[in-house]
Amino acid sequence: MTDDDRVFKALADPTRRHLLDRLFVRDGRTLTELESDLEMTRFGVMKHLRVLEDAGLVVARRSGREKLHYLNPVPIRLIHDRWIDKYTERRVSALTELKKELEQTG
Amino acid sequence: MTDDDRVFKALADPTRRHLLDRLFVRDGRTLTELESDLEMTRFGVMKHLRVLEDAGLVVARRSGREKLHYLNPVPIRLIHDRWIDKYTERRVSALTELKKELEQTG
DNA sequence: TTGACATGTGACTATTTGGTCACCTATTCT
DNA sequence: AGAATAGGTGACCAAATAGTCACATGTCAA
Repeated sequence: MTDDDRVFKALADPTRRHLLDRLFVRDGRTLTELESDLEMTRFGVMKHLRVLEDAGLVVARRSGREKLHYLNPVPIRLIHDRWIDKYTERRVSALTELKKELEQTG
Repeated sequence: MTDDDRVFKALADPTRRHLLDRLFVRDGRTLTELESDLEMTRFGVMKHLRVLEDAGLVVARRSGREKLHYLNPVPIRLIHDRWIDKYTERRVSALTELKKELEQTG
């Protein structure tokens, strides 16, 4: 399994994306805290976090008996750069900004 | 199945990413042209292209008996914006640029 | 040191997904 | 018209994945 394969497979699951969403709002969370939000066994959540770690999307640091999880945005940026070059970036970025504004206004 | 689910599932397969890579270099390609590169039945490729279309990552236009495929970067940018805000973008972008330079030099 | 809490592990099952088959339709060119 | 070419379809099989279980380890705090 290649590195990028791990990243994309990790992102393919909605639970894992939800975990990233929560870490995006605020990271440094523990397993138990992340679990509280989900309709799933703690072990289920652990397996998902493990996948995210293996992909490098989440980095973790132990602190005593707790394990703190942090979001790592680098692999996400690499996905972006793989299919969006600098020239199209301006155009596309403007487009998505417009989309967001319209969604807020409407 | 939600929109974003379709996008991430579509990206989860290496063959489909390879198709996007080829369309990134030059798009407007036909099914047959895209097939030539792959160790797979034409129908296998068709199924993959179908998944990419359903996800909005590829848009297609018929021209006579040919179907031309184009890369749509918008969903990719939305992935980026989901987990990278404007403030971290500068930092992360600088980091990945450095990474690429180092890989070229070394 | 003892109880409570946070995290870690191997084996099993149901479902999803990637790939192939044989066969069909539509367009082009002579 | 008719041969060649580009694309499209439903049913099937093998492999990968999400989720659960019961049980084990390490750390804190009284």
